[in-house]
Amino acid sequence: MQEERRLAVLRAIVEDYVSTEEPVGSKALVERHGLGVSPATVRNDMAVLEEEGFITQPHTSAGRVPTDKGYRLFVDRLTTVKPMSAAERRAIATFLDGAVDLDDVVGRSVRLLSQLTRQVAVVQYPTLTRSTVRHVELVALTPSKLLVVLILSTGRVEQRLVELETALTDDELADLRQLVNRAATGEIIATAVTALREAVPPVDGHAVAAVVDSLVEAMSDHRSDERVAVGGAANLARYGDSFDSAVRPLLEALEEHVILLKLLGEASTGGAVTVRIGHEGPYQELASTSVVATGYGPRDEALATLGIVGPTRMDYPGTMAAVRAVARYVSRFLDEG
Amino acid sequence: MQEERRLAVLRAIVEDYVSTEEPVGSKALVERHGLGVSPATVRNDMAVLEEEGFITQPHTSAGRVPTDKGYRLFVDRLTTVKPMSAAERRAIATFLDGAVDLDDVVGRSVRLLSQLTRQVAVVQYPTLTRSTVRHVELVALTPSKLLVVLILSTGRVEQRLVELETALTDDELADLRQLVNRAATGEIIATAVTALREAVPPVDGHAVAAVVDSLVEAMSDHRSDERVAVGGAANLARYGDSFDSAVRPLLEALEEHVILLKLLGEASTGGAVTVRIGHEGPYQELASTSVVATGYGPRDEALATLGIVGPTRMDYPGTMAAVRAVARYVSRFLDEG
DNA sequence: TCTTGGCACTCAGGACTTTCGAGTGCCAAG
DNA sequence: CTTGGCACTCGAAAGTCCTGAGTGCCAAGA
Repeated sequence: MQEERRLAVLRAIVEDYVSTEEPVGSKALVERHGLGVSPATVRNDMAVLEEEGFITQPHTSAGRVPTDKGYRLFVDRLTTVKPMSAAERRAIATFLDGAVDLDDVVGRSVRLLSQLTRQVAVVQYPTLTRSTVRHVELVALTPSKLLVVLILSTGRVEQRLVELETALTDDELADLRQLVNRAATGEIIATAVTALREAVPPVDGHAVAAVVDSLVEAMSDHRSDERVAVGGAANLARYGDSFDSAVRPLLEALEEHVILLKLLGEASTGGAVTVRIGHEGPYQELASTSVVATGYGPRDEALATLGIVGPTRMDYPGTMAAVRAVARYVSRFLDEG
Repeated sequence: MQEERRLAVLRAIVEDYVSTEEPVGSKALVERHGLGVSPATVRNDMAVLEEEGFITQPHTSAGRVPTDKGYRLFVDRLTTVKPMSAAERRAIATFLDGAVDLDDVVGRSVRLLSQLTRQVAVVQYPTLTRSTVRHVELVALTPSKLLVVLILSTGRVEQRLVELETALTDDELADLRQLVNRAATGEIIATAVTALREAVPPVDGHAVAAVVDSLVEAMSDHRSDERVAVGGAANLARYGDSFDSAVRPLLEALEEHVILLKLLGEASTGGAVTVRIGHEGPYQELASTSVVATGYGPRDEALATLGIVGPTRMDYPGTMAAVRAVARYVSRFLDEG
């Protein structure tokens, strides 16, 4: 009951902060959203939310601002992807219509996506060289240290060392080896990633999750020679404040396509739109940016990924909807071609 | 005599302002450059220079800053392109060495140029207009689906997909391939088009006609899809001040390749390095940016242009030297390839 | 005629202070 | 658990003062 309202407060804070770009206080909150309670009550809720780490205040006696953790909760539980309007769909369709070749499709997609979201859009070119997974080997160096070896059909081998929090028995190891191989062997990289993610429910801290993570990472490393298209960099001009801290590293990342691929790569699960918020990624410098991405490809095979990069303070529902919609249309387009 | 010193003063102002990024006053000027006269004398000269529109003061009682007209004079009369050092030359050579194809050459050039100048670099892909047809390849994807590949002497490749109304046998395909290549190979685009048209009488609906149509389209389309590569956008972060007024429009221009082509296009005279300063171009929004560009291509034919875009307050001699050097090396590289 | 030292004047920018008000935390009563 | 009241905090905006780099002009000197 109070719990529910507290979440409503968090949602309201996120929405307000995203639209106004200013810390939001208790009074403004009850006015702009019909919360039906007094500011004092909201303040109590805020205190709890801050205690739990979902919001923070830039300085004493200013409004509250969502933390990365707050955005995460918002994205995971407080929002459903709202469908695009019919007009928007038509716009997407006509925008992509008339594309003559693959380059053109990618080019149009990246422009479309950046215009819809008013963010920097990134579209990975569909993989043409489809190397497949030949075998995954797991070697226990010590009970809690695992060597993960990924062998690809091209003959290339990637290795990763994984530290486990809990030790694995030989039997468990064998099971895991079988599970992983069954999911990945014979698949092209992109689908292997999806299959792994699906086969292994992400349980935090569990050994299996750690292994899968390292595998996925090794796979996305392997794709480093793939190409990406970037568009909408002009939207960076809207960042306004926090220029040096946010825009500069982002501009650099945009030129380093390898980094972009990694950012997107984390998100290549099929179907759903993945969101990486702020510090959640491996790049310190991009702590104040989020990535919204999803896989795309004909017949729901995730051949490649597309998405946007923007400030953590962004309109997640709208952005996610746009990313999903574009991915769908591009996929359908590739299906027909 | 005094005229001469006045120009020396202008040169000193430009050099100081470029390096310090701050308005320069009479006292600092005589100290940093051995002008051999008193500040008062310099002030008199400055008054004249301001009268003539070469410099201006941001506000009363601050130092002077060069105007566009001042930069223009500086570039035209007060500077000679200083040669690159041997080390720099070697760096350029090794940087470009090992490029595998045209895309690679362009990609390396744009990175090289942006790193040398610490500005945003723009490299136009060699134009089709003057290039000749090296080879035409026809690949049957299905009996009625044909991939037409046009390979040009510049290394550029154009592809078109052709749907045939009537299927072709392998023999017919071989014949057609030979026919087309005999007509077009070695010819300049323009003559290749006519040769093809003559060699293949246009019979409506026939497969051969469809193939030729797509070839001709690929060849004559060149105007619309002249491509450019952009690099070093991260250098925009150094703009610091004047963010909204300068960076935003520039970011927008960088996405609009047509605009970039126009900017470069003005500069495609052979040999010399062309400089457009501030307002001199057609784009109001880019009034505080300059373009330094030159043509490049094998055997001094200007196949395309390359250059950089940066703030009017830039190191013109160094930048011009870098642009010229890169253009030379790329040209030589294309010559050998 | 050009150069130079002297001198009064200007004014942006930094340092400092004051004020204002949005917003908070806490408490006692409902 | 909610709410009104109240004292408190502190960043941002506005105001004030001051400094010093830099100027323009003038009269004397070369």
